[in-house]
Amino acid sequence: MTLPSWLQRGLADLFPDAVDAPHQTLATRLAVAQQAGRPLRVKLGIDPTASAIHLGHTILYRKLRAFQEAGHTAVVIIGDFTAQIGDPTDKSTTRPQLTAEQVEANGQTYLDQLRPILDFTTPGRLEIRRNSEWLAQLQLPQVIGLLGTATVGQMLAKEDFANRYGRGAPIALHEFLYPLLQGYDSVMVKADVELGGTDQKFNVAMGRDLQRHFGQPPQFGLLMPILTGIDGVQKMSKSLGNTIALQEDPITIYSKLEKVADAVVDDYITLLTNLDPATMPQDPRQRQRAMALAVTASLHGREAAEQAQAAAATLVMTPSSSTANVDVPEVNLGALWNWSTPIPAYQLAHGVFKATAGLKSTSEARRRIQGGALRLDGEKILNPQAPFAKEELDGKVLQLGKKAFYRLVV
RNA sequence: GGGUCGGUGCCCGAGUGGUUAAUGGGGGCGGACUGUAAAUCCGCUGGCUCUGCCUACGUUGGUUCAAAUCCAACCCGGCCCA
Repeated sequence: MTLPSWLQRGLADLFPDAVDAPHQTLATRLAVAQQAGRPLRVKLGIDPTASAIHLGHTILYRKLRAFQEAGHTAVVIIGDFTAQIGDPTDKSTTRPQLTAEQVEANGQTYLDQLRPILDFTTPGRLEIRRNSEWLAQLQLPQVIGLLGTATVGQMLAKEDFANRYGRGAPIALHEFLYPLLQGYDSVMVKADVELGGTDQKFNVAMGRDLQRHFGQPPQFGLLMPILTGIDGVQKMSKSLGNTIALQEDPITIYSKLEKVADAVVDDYITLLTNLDPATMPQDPRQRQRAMALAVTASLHGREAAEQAQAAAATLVMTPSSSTANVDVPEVNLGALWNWSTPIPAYQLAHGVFKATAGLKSTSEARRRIQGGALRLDGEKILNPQAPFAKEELDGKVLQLGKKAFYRLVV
């Protein structure tokens, strides 16, 4: 028995997958479920400590969607309970304790962003649960029971723990509880399959152990690769600043994708689109553009993606030509200042780009301008103090570096 | 709890009383170049109402004209012992 191609696409790992025990394979479980007319329950946990989803996360949601399309039930678990405990591991970067309200808000924002990816409407295809439902009820004897199912040796076999232990970094005791609680989630939702990144192997395996412990058929672990960030080197992660977030506008998304390192273009095609790599252009530049277009389209639709591609080409390739009919996001200057006096260039750049392009301070704005990063309708502005009145800015495109553009509107 | 070593900017890591906003490397960002890539070269990399002012070397207080550097207490971590 073989697995359908939609399921195999991009897979990093699937376990158990014993060739000598065919009755224990996912293909068998799929077949049995189909015969019984029962959809599989496919679990995916999300951590609501932050609210922005980036492309790396979407790999898992896309796979989850594929299961939905095949008629199975997606069980999305919002880890609201675990998020509130917080992770005190890295004391230097004291992570603020999240309140129940913040966690709930994050979870909600998360779900909103998932709307274009998951099927929220077909009955029986999506189940959203919060793990506080059952974790908040646990009594100490039950917790001790959970702890009793694993050993310190097992925990120290986990790569992350092993590394930290090995180099003398602190490991808080309750961190050992996280894999157990995540595994317990699998028990509570009776998962047939758990999706996760390859870094989740240990936790997913723990779920199998616990399900067996509680007399359930153990889930299958289906692991997807961790997406490499746009730098082409490290994993995509907000803290590394190499992400593309779903909330970004189409031009920004397209521009970033178009600049992604060559080494990862094929990974992006496999993991973020449904295209057949064999049919894509062979020329590296064309292949990259085709990938960027397809991924942007998957998030914002074909039309918006094509507009973004055209806009990016005009803005970057012919920076001083007319920008009049290029479609870029607008920013309303009237909302930022009252314009009783002209605004110096550094204030202008800071005000326009602080939210989106990471211009964190006016000092940084000054530096970037002095470094030649700021253009107005293609003209470099090098003097941070250069004053601008709103009349002379109306309708022009302000550009910072090669990835951030706004049309100024009064 | 005892002993011991340690806590510096995004990260690593110099610096043991005075040109120290703090050497160097990594990472990041920008410019040139290019395929909007890579490689290479150059610049930037605490904040502000910026020829100046403010805040910074675990925390608080102290010594001193002057402290990341000396003293005290406290907080946090590694290792050894319990």
